[in-house]
Amino acid sequence: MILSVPDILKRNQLSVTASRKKILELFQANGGALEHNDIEKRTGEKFDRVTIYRTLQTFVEKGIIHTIPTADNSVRYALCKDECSEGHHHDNHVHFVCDYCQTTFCLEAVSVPEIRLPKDFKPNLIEVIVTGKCKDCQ
Amino acid sequence: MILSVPDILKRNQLSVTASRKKILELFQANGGALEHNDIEKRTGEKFDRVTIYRTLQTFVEKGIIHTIPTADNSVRYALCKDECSEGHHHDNHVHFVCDYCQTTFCLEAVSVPEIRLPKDFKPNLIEVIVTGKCKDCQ
DNA sequence: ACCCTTTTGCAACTTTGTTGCAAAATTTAT
DNA sequence: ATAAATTTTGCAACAAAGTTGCAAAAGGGT
Repeated sequence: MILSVPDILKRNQLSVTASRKKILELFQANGGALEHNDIEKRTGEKFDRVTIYRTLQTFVEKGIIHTIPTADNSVRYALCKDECSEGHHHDNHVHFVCDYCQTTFCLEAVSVPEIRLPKDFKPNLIEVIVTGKCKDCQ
Repeated sequence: MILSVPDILKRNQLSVTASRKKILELFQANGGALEHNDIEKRTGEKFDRVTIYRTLQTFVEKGIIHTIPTADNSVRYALCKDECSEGHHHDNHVHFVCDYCQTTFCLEAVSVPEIRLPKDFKPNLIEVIVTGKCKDCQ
């Protein structure tokens, strides 16, 4: 079952506004990960920088998107799967960042392996980031 | 065989200066990861911000330290093991970030598992970041 | 249509990171 | 040990990224 953009917003008790619709559509259309700057450009600078920051924050809090760790200092976001809910993210797939085109892919098909930690470290979330050459840059 | 701080610098064709010595000693004393801000504070604001940025860059280029990916936007650095050399990092251990005290640990004993990617993705570097509760925050 | 609540945009500010250049420190050669 | 050559530092100025308070505008419920 696929939800429309306004439905996703309503389901999360968020008012349906032009900026939220547009940003959410961007994520759906893109598939991969986006950073603040991408969003600013792809919305045609129609929305204030601050609005975009606040929208992204809100989406993260509601479990609609999640941040992706990167080796450079950029902050990337991607859509969560349905299991994510307010205050709780469960994205146990691998992220791939292309060294050539910088695109970030959420490899949903590749799941994060078991990691055996020293016994006094209690894991909460495990993130795997693979960098290399993506399918489009061969 | 353990090298002294000046020896590490000389071995990498770097002049031995007060800031480089101090920053390298900080990493050795700390064991874990540090961010720019930590270093600025722990050196007693004795060195210019710019000098610290440039020193960190230089150390990364020389393979003395490496950056650690994080989900928030912070940039963390940690000492490389001996195998790292100029322009080439080989840190295939797992990084652990404590949700409570924010400390980053390089878990040298835990190595990064094999990851099977879709066949049109060619991996270069694999990073694993585990967040949770560390040994000191039980 | 109205009222109440939420969201937006602006302005101002903080933090983080970068660049050019002259002064100071380090290294090399004498 | 000293002087010349090279590297590194600190300053100033700037650029980019992110935050906060507040009034105006838009959204939701009646």
